Amino acid sequence: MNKGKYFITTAIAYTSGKPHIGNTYEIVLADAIARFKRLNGYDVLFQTGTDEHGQKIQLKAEEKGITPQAFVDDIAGQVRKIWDTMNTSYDIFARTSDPHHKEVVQKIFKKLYEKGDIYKGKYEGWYCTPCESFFTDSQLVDGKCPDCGRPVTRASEEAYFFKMSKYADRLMKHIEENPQFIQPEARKNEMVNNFLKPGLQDLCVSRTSFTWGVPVDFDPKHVIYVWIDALSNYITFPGFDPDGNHGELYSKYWPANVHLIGKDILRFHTIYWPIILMALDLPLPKQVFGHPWLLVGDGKMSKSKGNVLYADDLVDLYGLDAIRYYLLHDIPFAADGVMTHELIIERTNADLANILGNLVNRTITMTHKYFGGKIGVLSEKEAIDDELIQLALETPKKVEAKMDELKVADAISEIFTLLRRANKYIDETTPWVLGKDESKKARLDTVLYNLLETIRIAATLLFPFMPTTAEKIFSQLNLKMGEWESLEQFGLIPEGHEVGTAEILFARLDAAKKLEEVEGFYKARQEAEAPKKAPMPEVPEVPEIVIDDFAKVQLRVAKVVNCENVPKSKKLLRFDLDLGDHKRQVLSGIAKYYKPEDLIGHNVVIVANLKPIKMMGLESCGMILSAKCGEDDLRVMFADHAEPGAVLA
RNA sequence: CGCGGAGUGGAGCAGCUCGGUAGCUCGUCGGGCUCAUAACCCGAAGGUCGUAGGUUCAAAUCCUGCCUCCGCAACCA
Repeated sequence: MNKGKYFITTAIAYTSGKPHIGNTYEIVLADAIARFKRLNGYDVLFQTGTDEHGQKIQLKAEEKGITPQAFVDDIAGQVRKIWDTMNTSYDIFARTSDPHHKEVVQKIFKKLYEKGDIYKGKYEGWYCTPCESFFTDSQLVDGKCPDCGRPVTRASEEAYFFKMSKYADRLMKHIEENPQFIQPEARKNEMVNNFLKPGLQDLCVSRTSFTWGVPVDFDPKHVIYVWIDALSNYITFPGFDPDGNHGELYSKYWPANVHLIGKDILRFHTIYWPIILMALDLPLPKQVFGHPWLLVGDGKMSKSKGNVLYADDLVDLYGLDAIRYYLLHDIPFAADGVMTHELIIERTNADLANILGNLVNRTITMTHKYFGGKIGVLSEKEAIDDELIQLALETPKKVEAKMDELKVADAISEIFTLLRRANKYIDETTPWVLGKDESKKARLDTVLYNLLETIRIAATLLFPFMPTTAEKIFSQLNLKMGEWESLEQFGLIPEGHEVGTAEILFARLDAAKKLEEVEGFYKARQEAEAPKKAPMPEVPEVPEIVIDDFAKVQLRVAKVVNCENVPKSKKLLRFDLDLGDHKRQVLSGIAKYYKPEDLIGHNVVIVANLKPIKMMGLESCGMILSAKCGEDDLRVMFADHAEPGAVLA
């Protein structure tokens, strides 16, 4: 059965580093939806990829001393590897550094320019010459450069702008007439009230401050900024062509049914992107779904040092489908979810081992025990069977309804409700009692048959969420998984069918032991990485100086009279220092390495004649010297044997 | 007042849009059963729904103030 086409995309991952579990959540969510739609009879196109341009990447590549392309090749490879580890079934992996993508983006840009929707203008702001950076009023610190503290000048720079306001009314109308366009609903008002109603400003769509991007072909000094470059991936990769010679996939699948994105980039997908599409005279995506975030590590759980959770590590620790299950089932529809090792263990045990695994195991085992593995047919039906059969037949519809709303967690819950019902059915029918009575054989046969059929239906429904597990169950049933239609019938297993061998699907975890293992895992990880970091970070060569240069820096000893954390800051400590002849306040970003009480009473060395600067609203007059002893190791230079106020020379 | 989210039995959540017996999973306790991965099934205890007010016949649900926690941003001299 073909219900038509279904095009789903994820946001493309920014290639500035290895994606953590939060980034990975999105692709798994999209995969579950894509797989479900395929099962449900749709012709699915599933696209994901990486956003590879920008200043940040250019800088990171420079730091590593490699080309930006080499840098993004590496990260994109890592992203793809994790997507594959998670067993995600994407059809297109879109990389924005792809030459064809760039070419089309250039064409799009040019087309919009020729149409007059993009115009060349001036970007005005405060410019700091040494830093070569523009700042807005709000970014300035005391009217000075937030980076170096030097005065800034009013300056302007050429840039291209997109006339957003031209399409604002049309977009507003579209949003109002299509309530499903922005999901979940609560986000819609956020967008309308915060951005559309106050009036859209023209969007700056080019940059001249970096070069790693798609150049404007008719004005190569400019690079096309992320909006048009990255967002366009949704159409360039399927084969959109501004000249009208669209590729087959584009013609068939656009507009997308769903853009699945993090709620943080909703604005770009519900305002900028639709407007770009309007300017191109293209149909808009049917829905933009801003999923919640996955929060990791409230101190409780990741006391095991490693705060950042990576999907591949978690898969190593718990197995692929346990992690997929957790991500898909335990993250609420509209609110942010939490992931902890304790919770993963709990879910794995309670749902996967107990409810699902044990049901399959006991059913298959009984089939072997009582019938040598060969099952008959429904020969002796009883009223009690109906409830189970009815639920088994209703569940696919319930799952489908939930999935249509993208309520993946609820869809999974429906399947587990069926599995629970099956466990209860075993208790109600007591097969082990029937097994003792030769005259009850036919009834026992029916009971087991009903169970196997229920498992068949449940396993088919589980496939989109836990593909590997579903396959394992089918292998134990010794059946081939059917299509959606196979869920509409109860009684498909043929008479005399022989089931496969029972195997444990999910072993029960001993929570205490597992947590110990987890801790060990991260410890080993740390130790393995330690030697790599052991050699000090390379010391950059600096030009020789004369003593007069050194004399410009006044170093003095200061006593820490008081020290406290700066509220709301993770890194800053605030110091009251006594220099003998006066007192002063200094801020230092060493909260990660020292607690205030470790420092109070000690003498430290400071750069005394450093120009004061404000941080977090507090003034800092000077800089405390410390030695960087490695990536994550920093030690303050104590001078406890010297007098406060003494000058170093 | 930088932006945003959340406070519901021991834990994790649902319910709040459209006010009217507070629901689910886990855990705990008691019972049942033994096919199965100490699993499965039944039952029970446990909640002034953060707090102070307001609207109302009636508020977890609407309004206002406050408190607490969290994410983003910023900060790293």
